[in-house]
Amino acid sequence: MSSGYSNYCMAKKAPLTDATLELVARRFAVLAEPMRLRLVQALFEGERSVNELVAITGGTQANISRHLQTLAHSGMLSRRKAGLQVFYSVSDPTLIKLCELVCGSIENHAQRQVKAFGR
Amino acid sequence: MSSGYSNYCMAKKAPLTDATLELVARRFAVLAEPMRLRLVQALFEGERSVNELVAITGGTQANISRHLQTLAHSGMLSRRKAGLQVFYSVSDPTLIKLCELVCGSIENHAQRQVKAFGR
DNA sequence: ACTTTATATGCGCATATACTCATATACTTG
DNA sequence: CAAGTATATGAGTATATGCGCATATAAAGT
Repeated sequence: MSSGYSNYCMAKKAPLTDATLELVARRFAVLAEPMRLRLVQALFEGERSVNELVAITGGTQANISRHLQTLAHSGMLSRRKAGLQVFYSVSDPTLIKLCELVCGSIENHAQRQVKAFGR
Repeated sequence: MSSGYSNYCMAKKAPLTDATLELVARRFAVLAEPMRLRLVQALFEGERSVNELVAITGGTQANISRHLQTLAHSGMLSRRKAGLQVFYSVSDPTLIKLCELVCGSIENHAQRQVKAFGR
């Protein structure tokens, strides 16, 4: 039981180097902001321009632009310039699964809390 | 093409509420620290006491204890007290998949950068 | 009861980063 | 070239948080 899990990268024999852990942490940090999640959520429906995203999210233009930079820089979004406008779209296919997993995990945690409360 | 993805929770018709986005963000934030990832990685091999984790990670006792609190509070780890010692173990089965996904995503991103550099 | 051992926590500091405001840059049109 | 529009960015501020130090709490042994 204590021999643990079989796994591709995190639980392999060789532990991840400091630099790799830093990269993984940074990637998680990108998704650790509600506004960026809101943007990602909006972009799951398809490509959007910055102004559209400003309208959808209700954020300021400067702030949205910065968040989009962060997301694009991390490789999660791709950028397409067309005239005056810049269109962003989801480029990382794992993004959805990631969000699904976390959502499910949260539900699970919440339900366990409810159960623990009930008895 | 722009009709987008089919999905359980993030890309559903109804957008997530602010409170839910906050929860998801917080969950990602828990994994956004290298030291916490190191702890999780160590715990993938099985249950460990705080002192063992201090030895494995090379961190200070106070710092490790705090990080373990954070991880346990979020529901990712579970806590078992036995005499003087406290044993932590991974309680969230999605943790590994989450880390796998991100690792794969990073590799992918890195490879794309290499390719873009090559031409 | 006192000491030792294992873990948790209050406090202060340093740093990171999200946000706003103003302005710069890039592109289009008259 | 001037004006207008869409996006990006520099500066300043406020908040959050990771870390170290010291200490508190809890459990076990003498």
